[in-house]
Amino acid sequence: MDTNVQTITEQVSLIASEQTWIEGAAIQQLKKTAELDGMVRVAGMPDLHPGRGYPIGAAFYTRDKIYPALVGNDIGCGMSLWQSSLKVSKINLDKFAKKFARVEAPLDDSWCELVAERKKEKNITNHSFDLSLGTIGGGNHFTEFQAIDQVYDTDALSALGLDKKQLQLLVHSGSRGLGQSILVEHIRQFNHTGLNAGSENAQRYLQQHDEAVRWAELNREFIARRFLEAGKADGQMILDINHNLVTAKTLDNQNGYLHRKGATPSDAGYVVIPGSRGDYTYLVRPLPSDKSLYSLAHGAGRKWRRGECQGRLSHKYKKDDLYQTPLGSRVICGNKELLYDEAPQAYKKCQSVVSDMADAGLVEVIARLRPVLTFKTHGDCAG
DNA sequence: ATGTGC
Repeated sequence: MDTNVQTITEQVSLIASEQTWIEGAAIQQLKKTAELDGMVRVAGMPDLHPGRGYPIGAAFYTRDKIYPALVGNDIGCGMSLWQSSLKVSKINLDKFAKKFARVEAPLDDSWCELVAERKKEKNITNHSFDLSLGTIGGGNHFTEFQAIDQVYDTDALSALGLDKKQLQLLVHSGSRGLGQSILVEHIRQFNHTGLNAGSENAQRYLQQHDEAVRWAELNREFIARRFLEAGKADGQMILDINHNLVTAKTLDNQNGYLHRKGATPSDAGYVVIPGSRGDYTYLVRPLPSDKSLYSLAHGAGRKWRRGECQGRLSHKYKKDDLYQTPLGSRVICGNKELLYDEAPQAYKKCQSVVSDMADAGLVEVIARLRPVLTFKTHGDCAG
């Protein structure tokens, strides 16, 4: 018996302990998705929650079919961890928080040369969404400064070049309007029907998809660079991992396609599993395994649906109560909806999600990071 | 999720 690997049906498995709460609707979506033509196996992660038709926090393995709708609109969305040159001990939160007034506008002319150079290096030929490059976007996207709070594997931390004294920067964003435009065009032409692998249409989608993945990577890079510049710091990228994408993958000596929707690859080196803005982020070493379709949770996972959070929180918490967290961190969020929808209370405890995976033999925890400053948006009251 | 809907 595999610990924390639940068998829902012959095709569908769920990585979670019996104690981990997962919404029934998400399990139903998982089972429904397993019925798609060409679907071989489906694996839910411990952060599984309902999405629009398809669940979030899951990996889907197909043979002969590609489903753009399973990847969704935010193609290439992921997490990027940078180490800044700033010392945690030197940070004055009041002063520091004021430095990020101009990080939401399109990148100004001073970035023009570097943008052109990096786009060329990453073979990005699409220019329609240049104004969004270097911007976080909405929803659950964020930029967060963090401090390494606990170290469980000193050697691994050093091997990654991480120094406990330095302030870290975590960026969660994706391909913005570019990924959206690719999905919208696909749905217009084919609705939710899968594409035949190897067909001209599939090849065209994959080509657009791959460019959106590279665009999303570059977006996170420029978000990190502009936040570092605003904070008067340097920095270097430690890791970058995509959790919304489809890739070719050989399983059981057969070729197929692994779709990940809010599922972090476990076959691409070290990754971070971020908690909500009031919770810890975990740096882990994935142990690649077929039982989770080479995937992991991409975060703590929603407990409450978007839109229902304000109603559940507003009687108990005033807006001002949500600008700081029990871990001592600050939140910059000028948008009322996002303030409530992304509140820590709306998410599960990240520790439980990570221990579900650790007990399943899918990860080893390297370090724990605590939030220092979470940036969402200045919203209407910018400045 | 969305150079975001009425």
